[in-house]
Amino acid sequence: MADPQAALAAQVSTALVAEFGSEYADADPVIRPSAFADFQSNVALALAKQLHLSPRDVATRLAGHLAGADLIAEAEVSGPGFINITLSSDWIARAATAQLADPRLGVPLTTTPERVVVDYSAPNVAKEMHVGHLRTTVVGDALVRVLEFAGHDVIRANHIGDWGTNFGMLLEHLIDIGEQAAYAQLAAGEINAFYQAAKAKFDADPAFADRSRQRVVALQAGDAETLRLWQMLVGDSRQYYNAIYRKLGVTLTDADLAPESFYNPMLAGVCDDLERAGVATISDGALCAFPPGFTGRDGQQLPLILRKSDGGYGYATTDMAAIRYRVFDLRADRIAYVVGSEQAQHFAMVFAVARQAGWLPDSVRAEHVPIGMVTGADKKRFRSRTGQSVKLIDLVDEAIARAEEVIKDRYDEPETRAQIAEAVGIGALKYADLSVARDSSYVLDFDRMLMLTGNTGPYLQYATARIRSIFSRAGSAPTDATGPIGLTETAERTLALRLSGFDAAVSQTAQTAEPHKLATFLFELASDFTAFYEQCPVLKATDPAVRRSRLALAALTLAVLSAGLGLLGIPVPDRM
RNA sequence: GCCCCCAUAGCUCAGGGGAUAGAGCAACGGCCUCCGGAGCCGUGUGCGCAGGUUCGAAUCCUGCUGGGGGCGCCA
Repeated sequence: MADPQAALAAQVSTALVAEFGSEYADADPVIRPSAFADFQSNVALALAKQLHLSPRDVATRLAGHLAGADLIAEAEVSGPGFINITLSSDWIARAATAQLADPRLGVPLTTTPERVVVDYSAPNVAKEMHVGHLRTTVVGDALVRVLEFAGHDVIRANHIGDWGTNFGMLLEHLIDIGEQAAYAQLAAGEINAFYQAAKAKFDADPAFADRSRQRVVALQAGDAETLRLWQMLVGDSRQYYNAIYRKLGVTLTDADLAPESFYNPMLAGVCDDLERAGVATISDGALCAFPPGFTGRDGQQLPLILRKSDGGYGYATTDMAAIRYRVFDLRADRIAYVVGSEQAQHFAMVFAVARQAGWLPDSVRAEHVPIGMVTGADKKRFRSRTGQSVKLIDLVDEAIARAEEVIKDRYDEPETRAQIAEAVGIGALKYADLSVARDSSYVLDFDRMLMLTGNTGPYLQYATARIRSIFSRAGSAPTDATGPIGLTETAERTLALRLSGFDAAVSQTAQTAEPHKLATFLFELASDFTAFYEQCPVLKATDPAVRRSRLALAALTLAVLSAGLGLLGIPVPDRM
């Protein structure tokens, strides 16, 4: 077992059973990192009362069993009943050597693989991708990478907005200005202008609005010419956001599209089935479900509107269709919606109605992974100086341009410089997003995210570049370093112990859908490496065994950092 | 009016019911003829307020204050 925390938990459980009986086999051993040792177990404090013993007595009896284990050097009772545990350095060294030899770097495939649908990004056709799409895209993409690496069967679902009443006005506008002109405008990235012109006409011109509504009917009826124009609009948008995904290094492709239009044929059936099951009823002419526990203004029950009084369908219906499809057709064990936190209530209602309808069995875990807002320095929604929402592509380009500014003195060759600037800029932008808890809003600050010290993407990228530099000086490849790793200096031991936590960091991130846990681990790893690098000469070590060991530690650090950054979707340039 | 989220150091943020609440940045003071100074070491300041549960609360519960978001036919 490579993960020391899990190994310790097993040891303490064994001790509990040996000392107090098999009924304690499933008790949480309460292993925590400790400021006083490598780890501590607080289990004695938790169980003392039910054992009718003092916490210190419980701790002392457990410590007696722990002392013999090969991974434990010392188990000491301290304070009111903490068991402070120091691991055997030999054990850590062996674990590190094995981790380096393991292609999976000590992260075993999960023993309980699940089919996980991750719903993220979700841009709208013929609408600009803006700052608001950044976090769902970046967080969702990190999650799918982590879940796949952990051994789950992941289905990416990009729930793009390609259907609905808006398309009436968009298509009419497209016809008005002509296909060529529309195509040229959209290809030039002037999507906002196109959308706003359509909206302006819709609001100002009743005849246009009328034609738009008829166009919606024609679209839903499958009119061939209308569909052809609609497909052109959709195709243009796909190209547009695929280009952004490529630039950002996001893994979404056309194969992952799960557009609203896909669910359209299911919507009538969804409504019928929910009505027949008694989950939905007609209210004010609309078909609504009223899940218990949701009230709005006037204390009235909040409706989930499934079919509008005009017969049309809204996004709630699509979400109901999607959940049923994902549970019964895709056979999902877990569905994660990486969507803005402002939709928390909507998803709570969708899940509640799905449960009422029997579409969401207890065996399936549906979760809203809430994404907080990106704000400016004023803590308000991030906007341009003119108050417009900022185009995502502009944000990406600015990050790259600023990164180039930061690194420009280091590279003369323009192409190399541009490549590194792109990796650094995008890495900085994505890492800034991934390193804070995803449900809290955060302040987007280019200067801060591009700093080369501190908890930033560039700092982590730099750490990998510096390790590579050691090997290029040594004239060997990191993959040639095999150890064995031996630990004598404190900094070596600290680094190796940190490295052994990679497994736990990955599995926690997969479990909680919180990429910042992995980001925090990588930052701490890079910091530990820096301390090691400072205190323990690698190439200048006189003892060949020490040099081999330190090279192996450096190689393992490089491998874990690169893999970890890769799981977050952060590019890792060879040089910086 | 009802519901949800948030409030931790000057700033940006971590913190799995456990001991003296951490990190980065900024500030100040030191170190290093050293594998990449994009460095290392040190110093100071803090859990919005009031109760409660618990052996033990930043963490769980209640109330209050302040901020953000949501609340019938947009998504």
